[in-house]
Amino acid sequence: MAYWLFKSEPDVWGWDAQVAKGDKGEQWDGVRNYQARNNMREMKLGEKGFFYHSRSGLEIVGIVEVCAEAHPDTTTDDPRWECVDIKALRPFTVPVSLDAIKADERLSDMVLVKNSRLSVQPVTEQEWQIICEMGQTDP
DNA sequence: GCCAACGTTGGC
DNA sequence: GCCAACGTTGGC
Repeated sequence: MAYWLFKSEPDVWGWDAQVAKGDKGEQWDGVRNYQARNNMREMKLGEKGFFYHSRSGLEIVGIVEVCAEAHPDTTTDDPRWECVDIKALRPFTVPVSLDAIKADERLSDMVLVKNSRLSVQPVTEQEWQIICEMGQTDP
C-alpha cells in the first residue's frame, strides 16, 4: 500500500471543492509533468494521499483516496496525459504546515521538501504516520 | 508580485 | 544528442 501527496492551489481547486464532489470524487486533471503522471499510473484503487494547499496555503489539509485508477485526462486530446480520480476522505483536525514539516528532522527527506515543484508525489509509510500524528488525524 | 529552480521545447 | 531559450511552479 503506497501513500501519495497531491498539491493544488486553493484558489484554483481547494479542499472545499474536493469535499463538494462527495464520494464520486473528481479526476485530478491538468497534470502536464511526466514524473507526476508516472506517479499517478502507479496508484491503486483505495490508496490514500495527502491534500496539500500550495502557494497561498502551504499546509496539508486533509486525506484523499484514489477512487479510479489512471485513465486519459479528459481535459486534453493529447494521449500522453493521464490522471486518477480522488475523493476527500477526512480533513485534518489540525492542518500540518510546510514550516512544521521542514522543522521535523524525520521529514527532511520528503519530496515536498526536496523537490517542491513536483505536484503529485510519493510519501513513505513512515512519513505518512508522522504527519497524521501531527495533524491529530487517523492515518 | 518576484524570481529561483526546474522541466520542456526546438534549432542545430 | 546537446543546450539555449522559454514557460511554469511555488515559496517567499
